[in-house]
Amino acid sequence: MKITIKDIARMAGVSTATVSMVLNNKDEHISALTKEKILSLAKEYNYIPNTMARSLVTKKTKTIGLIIPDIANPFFPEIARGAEDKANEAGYNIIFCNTDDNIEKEQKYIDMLSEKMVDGIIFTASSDRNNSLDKLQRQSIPIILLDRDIPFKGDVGRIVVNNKQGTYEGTKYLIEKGYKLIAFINGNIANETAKHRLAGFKMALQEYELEIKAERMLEGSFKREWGYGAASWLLNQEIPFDAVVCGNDLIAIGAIRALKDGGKSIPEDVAVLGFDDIYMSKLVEPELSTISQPKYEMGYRASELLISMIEKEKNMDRIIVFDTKLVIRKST
Amino acid sequence: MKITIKDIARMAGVSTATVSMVLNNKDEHISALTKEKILSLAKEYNYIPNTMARSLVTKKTKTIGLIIPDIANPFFPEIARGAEDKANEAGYNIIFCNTDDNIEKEQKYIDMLSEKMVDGIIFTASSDRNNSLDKLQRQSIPIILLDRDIPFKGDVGRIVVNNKQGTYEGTKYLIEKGYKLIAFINGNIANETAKHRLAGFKMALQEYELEIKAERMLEGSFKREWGYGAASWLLNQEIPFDAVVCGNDLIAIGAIRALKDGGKSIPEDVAVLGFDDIYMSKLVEPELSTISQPKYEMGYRASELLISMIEKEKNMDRIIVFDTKLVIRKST
DNA sequence: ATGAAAGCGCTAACAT
DNA sequence: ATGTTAGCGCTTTCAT
Repeated sequence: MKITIKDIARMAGVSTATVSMVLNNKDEHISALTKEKILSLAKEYNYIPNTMARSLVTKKTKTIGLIIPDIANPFFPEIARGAEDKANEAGYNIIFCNTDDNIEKEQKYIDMLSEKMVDGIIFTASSDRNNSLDKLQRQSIPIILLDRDIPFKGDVGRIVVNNKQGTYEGTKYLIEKGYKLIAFINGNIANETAKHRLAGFKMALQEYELEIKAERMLEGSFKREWGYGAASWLLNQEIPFDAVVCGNDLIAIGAIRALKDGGKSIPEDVAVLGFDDIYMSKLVEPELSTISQPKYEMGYRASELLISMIEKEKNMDRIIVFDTKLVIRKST
Repeated sequence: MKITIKDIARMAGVSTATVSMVLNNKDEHISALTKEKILSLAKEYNYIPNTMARSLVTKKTKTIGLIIPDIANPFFPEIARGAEDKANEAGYNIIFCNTDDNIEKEQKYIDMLSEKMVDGIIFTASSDRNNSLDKLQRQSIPIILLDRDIPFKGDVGRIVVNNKQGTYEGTKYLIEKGYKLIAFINGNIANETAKHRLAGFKMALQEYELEIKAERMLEGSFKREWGYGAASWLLNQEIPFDAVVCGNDLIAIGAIRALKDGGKSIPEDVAVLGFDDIYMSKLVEPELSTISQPKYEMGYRASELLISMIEKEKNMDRIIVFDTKLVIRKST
C-alpha cells in the first residue's frame, strides 16, 4: 500500500504543495516545525516519490538511452560502464539496447525510448541510412553519436576517436621497426571507422614510400573468425608479409591463431598489431600490441556531454575527439 | 511540439476516450470510419504515446531493473544480453545498474528503481546483509535472484546453477584422468557460490578417498591477479600438486600464466580447470577446460520468469536450476 | 458506437 | 508561511 504526498499532507495537516516543496528542498519559506513534521512522516511511512507523476509535469525523466550493437561484444562493456557511472553520479539511469547493427531494431528501440520520454540518447549508429535520427531531432531529444561518426548534419554531440591517426602511428611504428611487407586485415568497410583505419594505414605506407598492394589489404568483418580466415588465406596464397595490422583486436586474435597454426612465430616471422585494446588482448599469447582506445572514458564523457546538453549548459564543445595510444606488448 | 491524444481527438472530432481505445486496439465497438480517421491522423502527425502518463494510470511501466556487480566483468555481458533480448521480445526495457558488490550502491539503485516504478528487478545480490529486499517485497515488486542464491525467505524467483555438482564433476574428471594432488584456488568464500564450488570439490576427493589438504585449498577473490598470486605461492612453497581447479575462469587464466612463468607446462605438469566458460577462455593458451554455465540462457530465463511473475501467470516454477557442463579443451 | 468525467501522483503559479 | 487550483497525458468506468 503505497503512500503519497496526499497522505502525508493529510497526516501533517498541511497541503500537498507544502509537502512537495519540503520534499524537494524548495523550503525557504517553510517553518522548521512543519518541515520537521513532514520529513519525519515521510521517513516513518517510507515514502517513495512516484517519478512518473513528477516527470509528467516536469518533462524530465532522468533517464537516458544507450543504444549499442551488442553488450556481449567485448568492446562495449567498458563503454557502457563508463556511461553508467557518470549517469549515476548525476542521478540518471540508463536503459540499454542491443541492435546487432540491425536497422529495424534500431528504429524500434528509438521509438521505445522516445515513448519512454528519455531525456537523451547515446547512440552507436550502424549506418547513416537512418531516418530515426531526424525523428529524434524533431522531438528535440539530445543525442550523442558515439564511436561511429556517421555524417549527420543535425545538432548532436559526438564522441569519436582519431582512427586514422591511430593506424597511421601504429603502422609507422612497424615500419620504423623494419617491417616492410605489411598487410591490413580490416573489418567491414561500409563502416566509417573501418575506412578511417584503412586510410591511416595507407598514409603511413605512402609516407615511407612502401608499396600499397591490394592483395595485402583484406576486408571482412570485425570478428575473430574473419581474422583467422584472412590470415590463413594470406598464408595459403603465399602472399609475402612480415607484419599485419588488424581492424580490431578480435581480428588480430584470430590472425594470431591462424599464424601460429600455420607454423609462424610471432613476432619473429610476423608481427601482429590490433586495435581497441580490449581486456583479452593482454591474455593471448603473445600478448597483443594494439592501438588503444580509452573506452571507459569515452562512455563516461558521452554521458557527461549528453547530460550537459540535457541541462542546457552553454559553451561546451559538442565534439570530443580522443587520441589513441599505441600499446606495445609482445606481438610486434 | 509533441502531439497528444487530445489533439487527435479534436482533429478527428471525437473524444479522447475514443482515440485512446483505437490506439490501444480496444476497438471492438468503434466504427471502421472513425477508426480509420484516428489511425491516419496519428500516423500523419507522428503521434508518440506518452508512456509516463499511461503508466501513471495503469501502474505498469514496462521496464525492469537489472542489478549486477559490473558489466565490465566478463561474466555479465552475456547474461545482460540474454536478459535484454527476452525483455525486448516482451516489450520491456531494461535499466542496468553496476554495484561493484557495494551495499550502499545496491541500496541506492534499489531506491532509484522503485521510484522509477520498474515492474520488476533482476538482482545479483552481493550478500544477504541487505534489507533492500524486504523493502522491495513490501512494495510487492517481483524480484529474481540471479546467480547468487542468498538465503531469503520472501517470495522471489531464483535462477541458480548447480555449482556444487559442477566442481564435483570437474574434479571427478580430473581424478579419473589420474591426477591425484589437486589444488583448489577459490574466490571469496563469503560468497555462497564459492562455498558450493568448494563443497563439490571436496565431495569428489572424498568419494575417491583422496586426501583433502588445507594447504592446497586457497581462498581469495574472483580475479585474475589472485589466480596468479595463488598459483605462484603454491609453486614457491613447493607444495606438491599436479592439477588445480579454480573458482572461476579469471582465476584459472591467472594461474595458467603463473604456472607458465614458473616453467610448468600445461597440462603435462599441471592441469588447470576453470569455471564459467567466459569468452576469453577459448583464447588463452592452452585453451582452458572449464565448467560451463549457460550465461545467455540464465539471463534470458531470468527475464522470462520475471515477466511471468509481473504478469501474474500461474503455475510456473519459481526456481530454475541450471546444470553446468564440463567443457574439455586443452588445459587438462 | 461514442462521450463525459474522474483520477493516477505530482508540481507550479498564484493567492492569501 | 501555507493553501488553492489547474493541469501534465492518459485510461477507464459509466452514461447515453
